Amino acid sequence: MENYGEYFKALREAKNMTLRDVEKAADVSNAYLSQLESGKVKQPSPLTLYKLAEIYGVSYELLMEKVGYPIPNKEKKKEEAEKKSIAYRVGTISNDEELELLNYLKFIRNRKK
Amino acid sequence: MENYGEYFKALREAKNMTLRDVEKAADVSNAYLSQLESGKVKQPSPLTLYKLAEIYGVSYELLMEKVGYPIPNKEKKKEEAEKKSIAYRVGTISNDEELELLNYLKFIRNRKK
DNA sequence: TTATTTTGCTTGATATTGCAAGCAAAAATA
DNA sequence: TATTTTTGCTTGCAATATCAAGCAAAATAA
Repeated sequence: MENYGEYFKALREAKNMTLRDVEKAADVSNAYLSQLESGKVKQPSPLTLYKLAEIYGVSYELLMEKVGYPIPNKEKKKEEAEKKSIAYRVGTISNDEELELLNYLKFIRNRKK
Repeated sequence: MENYGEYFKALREAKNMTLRDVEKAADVSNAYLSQLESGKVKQPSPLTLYKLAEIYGVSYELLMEKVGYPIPNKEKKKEEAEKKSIAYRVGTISNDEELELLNYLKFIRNRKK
């Protein structure tokens, strides 16, 4: 995102907080927050983003993405999503159910020969 | 991790790469890499960590953790790991197998009543 | 062995993070 | 209305990230 300063400002105003409110909550100076919101900051540290994410109720990863940091597993997330798809479609599975499924899978895998 | 410099050095040596090899591959100066490995760097940028992770074949998140950055979803990751556990234990599943498993699950879930 | 290249490292230099202190306009209080 | 407080902002300042240039030891080639 090019001008993410406005975005941070919007987040803060959505929470009806002043720069000094956030300063206290996040332990980040109002001076720096002001600079951040007016686009004078390039790459705020992950820790700063983490604290702001908590306060503003958005995900840490989202803020990482906004400021242009690489975010973990952007690729792998999809592979994992595929692998997980069975589990997700199936919902929560009890231990007993899992055991039966594994046995059944073994069965169908041996069935052919 | 306190002294993660040695860790980066070990990663590089494990790949039998010189500082200048990594410099070329990651587009990070050998000067900086040397400082990183001798503990003179506190918080290398996420982008730098990302590039090194790729080259050294470790996860971006691991390196983030090593240098002390907060890492995303430290909680959720475990829930996900649990949900994924079935899929992982089962290995890759073909579409046919999945269909059969889902049907079988429906069967065992209706069996009781 | 001598010359060349490679390698790790140090040393300024520049850019950026994040802060403390302070300032002026706006808001709240007296 | 006059005074106090709040709020957003600017401005140095110290610390850090990162680099280009260069240097000396080690490795390689001649």
